[in-house]
Formats: sequence, structure tokens, C-alpha cells
Amino acid sequence: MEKNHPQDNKRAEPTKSELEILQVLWQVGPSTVRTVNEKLNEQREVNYSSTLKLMQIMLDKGLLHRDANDRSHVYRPADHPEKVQSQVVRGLRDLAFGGSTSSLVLRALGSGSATPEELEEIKRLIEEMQKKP
Amino acid sequence: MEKNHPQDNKRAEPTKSELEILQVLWQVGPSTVRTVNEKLNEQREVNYSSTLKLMQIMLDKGLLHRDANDRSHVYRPADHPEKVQSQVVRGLRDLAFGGSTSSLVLRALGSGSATPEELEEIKRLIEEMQKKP
DNA sequence: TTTTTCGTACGAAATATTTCCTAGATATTG
DNA sequence: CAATATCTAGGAAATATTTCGTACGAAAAA
Repeated sequence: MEKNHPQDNKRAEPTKSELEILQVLWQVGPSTVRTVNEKLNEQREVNYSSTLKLMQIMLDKGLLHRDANDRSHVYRPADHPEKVQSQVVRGLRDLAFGGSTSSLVLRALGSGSATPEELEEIKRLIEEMQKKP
Repeated sequence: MEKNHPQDNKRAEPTKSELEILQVLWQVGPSTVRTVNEKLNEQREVNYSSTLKLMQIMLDKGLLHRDANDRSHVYRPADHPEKVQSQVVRGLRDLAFGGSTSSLVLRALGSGSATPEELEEIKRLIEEMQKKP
């Protein structure tokens, strides 16, 4: 079997922990391990070296890039949220919804928690898509 | 830490392989291990005893129920797709979309592959939800 | 300068998940 | 009946993922 190389364009899906870290970086922008770890610790207890290790692995997989700062390293996501989120949502669609986008969406909306504004926004997008097919 | 007991009401999220099996059972209805395994093998190669083991584990976790047939066992999902799908979609929402249902939905729709009919159906649901909040 | 602090690297343990081998029971076929 | 096929059960190997301990270097503080 072929191993993925760091610069491979087709990247494997991020694991759960990796997605956690990506979310932090998307939200707060390029950060050091320390910053990311502190954010994670607002949610649950994680050891600094666990976060470090994970981010090194992600660097190796090509999920993150990094720049040398003064003493430490600054990491940033290799891809935009759009790309990764599309990837994982497709994964879930195929895995749990028989490939049907609409049943996934219906289920997501059915799970409540979408505000009126969000519903309006989604409706607008749908109408957009219906205009130009 | 507490271990989950078979009859626990709060079940852990199914793993990827477990979701594959649930999908088969939802689609074709209660089935034997053999039937499920044959379905899986339409997609990828899986050994019979791997499928058996997995379904036994799922039984133990309470994800499946089973009835003794003639010689073999007939397995069925413990929960309806609605429940499990809602659970996993919430999981992904929190894990990769910062808890935002709308960005998940927008991303799902943006990934194309929703037919005009599906779009119409989704729009109808949204209008339903908007009528009675 | 000595000590403390903060950072990286990396091995390896701990855990979770997936896969398959083998034994034994029971039915089915020749 | 003997050989073959079909099941279940369970152990255990293989893999994937997550977590952490420890070494070591460089900057900052005492």
C-alpha cells in the first residue's frame, strides 16, 4: 500500500482530535501549540505534550503548516474550513445517510437548534441554487 | 470510569464500521450475519467472521437486538435511523462546525449532489418550521 | 553563572477499533 | 455413517488513535 506523503494533495480525513485542533486554528488564526492547548483545555483536560504531538503528526500528514517564530513554532491549517468541512460532511453522508444529502440536511434541521435567521439564510441559498442550476 | 451496560439508554456513538452495518440493516430490514456480510462485500472485501464479531459487539453495546431463528440469529437495529442519524450529525456539528447547524447545512448543500426535488423538499421543511416555531 | 522556565522531539504506553483465526456444535449432503 | 457446510463464540493479532513521560536545548530570571 501507498503511504501518504506530506505534500500529498489527497489527504486522509482528519481524526476527531485533529478536527478539534483545526477548529481552534480556524477560529483564532495561526497559533502556537501553547495557545491551542489552552483553548482545548477550556473544554477538557489535555496535556501540553499531547497537543504538541498531535500537531506534529498533523504537520507530517500535511494537515498543518508551520512557521518558525522567535522561539516557538506557529501553526496554521493547510486548508480552508470549506474544504475540510465538505470532505467530512461527504464522509458522514455516505457513511450514515446512504449518500443522500437531503436526508442528512433534513436530519440536521430536524435536530432543532437552527435559529430563524439561520433558516432564512439556508432558504436563500436554496433559492439561489434553484435559480441557476 | 463507568462502563456502558447493554441496556444503557445513553449509547455511545457507533463507530464507522458499526454505522456501515446499521445502514445495511435499516435498508434491508432484520437480517442474519451472512446477509449483512454479503451486502458489505458489494462494497469492499470483509471476512465473514469480522462482520460476525462486529455485530456481536454491537449486540453487547445495545446497538442491535437479535432473535434466534432456526439455526442462525436475526439481528435488527435497536434504534430507528432518525435517532442515530441525529446523534451523529450533532456530533459532527460540534466537532467540525463549531456547533453551528447552519454552516453544516450550507456546507452539505454546497457540496452539490442535491437534486432539484431534494432542494424543494428541504425548502418545504424550512417553511414548515418557520410557520410554527 | 546557576537555576528555572519554556520550547521541541520522539519513543512508547494506553486505548479504541477492526480484522481474522480456530474450536466446537449442529445441520446437510453423499 | 462420513464428509462437508454453516453457525456461534471467543481469543488474539493488526491497526489506528490518543495520551503522556522524558531528554535536551535555548532563553529568561535570579
